[in-house]
Amino acid sequence: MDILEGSIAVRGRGKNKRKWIPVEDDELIKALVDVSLDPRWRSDGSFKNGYTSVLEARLAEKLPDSKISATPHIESRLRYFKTKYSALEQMLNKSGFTWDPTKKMIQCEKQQYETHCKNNPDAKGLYGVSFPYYDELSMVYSKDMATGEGAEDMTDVVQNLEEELVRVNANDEEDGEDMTSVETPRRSVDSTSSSSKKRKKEWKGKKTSSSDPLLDVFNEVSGDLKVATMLIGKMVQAMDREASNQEKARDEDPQQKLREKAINEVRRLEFTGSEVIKAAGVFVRMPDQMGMLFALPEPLRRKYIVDMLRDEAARRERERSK
DNA sequence: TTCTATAGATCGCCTGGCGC
DNA sequence: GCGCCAGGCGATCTATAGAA
Repeated sequence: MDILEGSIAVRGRGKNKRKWIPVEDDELIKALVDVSLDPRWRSDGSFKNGYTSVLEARLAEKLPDSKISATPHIESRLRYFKTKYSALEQMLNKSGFTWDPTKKMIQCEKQQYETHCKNNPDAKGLYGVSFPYYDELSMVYSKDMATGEGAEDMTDVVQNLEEELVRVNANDEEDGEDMTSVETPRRSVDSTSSSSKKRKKEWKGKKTSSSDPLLDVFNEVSGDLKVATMLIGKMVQAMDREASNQEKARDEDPQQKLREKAINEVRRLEFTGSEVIKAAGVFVRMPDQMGMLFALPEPLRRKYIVDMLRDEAARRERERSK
């Protein structure tokens, strides 16, 4: 590489390249998740003007030597991530492709992958390579949870989770082990029910159930971090959406106000995007945690959240081992 | 050494929001 | 309604790394 990191060589197409290093990607994704959860910069599923400048400022703050600018660096990098994320999602939408949440990579037959790549060049380079930002990007770019029309409010989210679980149960029994004989219905690019089909596939073979459907939902969610991140992300998005839709009524809705306050507090304490989402999931499940958070003196709040997330992780682990 | 795939940057057009 | 601005996105170009 003859292009120094963050340095500018010569202007012109293909020139003036900079090499993104992992820590820069990490910070960019963290900032992107944060901004996507901030109703000031994102509402109704789309970003507002100037959000790339916010990302630039955030990166400048975290990595003062990087000299990454909104245009073209961040814009280009986000496009790259979005392309790869879309390609991944497209694959996961097909039968035979699954996501390994531990290795953070696609799992499928190589032959099948190569065939897919012939029609979808964007998917090249994703086989056997970990893509650590899929969870975060699914929160940011999943259209079904972002667009206004097909978007769900908090009640819908929970209700749909229950309904979806019932469908999964039924399909599990029907489908058996046959993952490739018949293609599952394709997810249309902008379908509002799209992610449910993908999740259906990922839920295969993981079922145990109790008599409480809602408890089942959260128990099952805990078994799969990717799905959990997506679904909790939906909740957070729904909360944000409600915040903007009911701006006038917000002052009269203490629960909603408390949720926003709690999430803002977690973000203020500089937790990562995925940690914020996990915390939001806990707040939805156990609203008392929010009250307790604010009851504590400020210096203790960070430790409280850390403990809360650790307990949540332990709870998930227990559920997994049941 | 040549070829090929990939990453990163740029260009140009479209669209939507916003102020006048 | 019009113009401006910024995001989205496809097309394209070039540098580079790795394979043949």
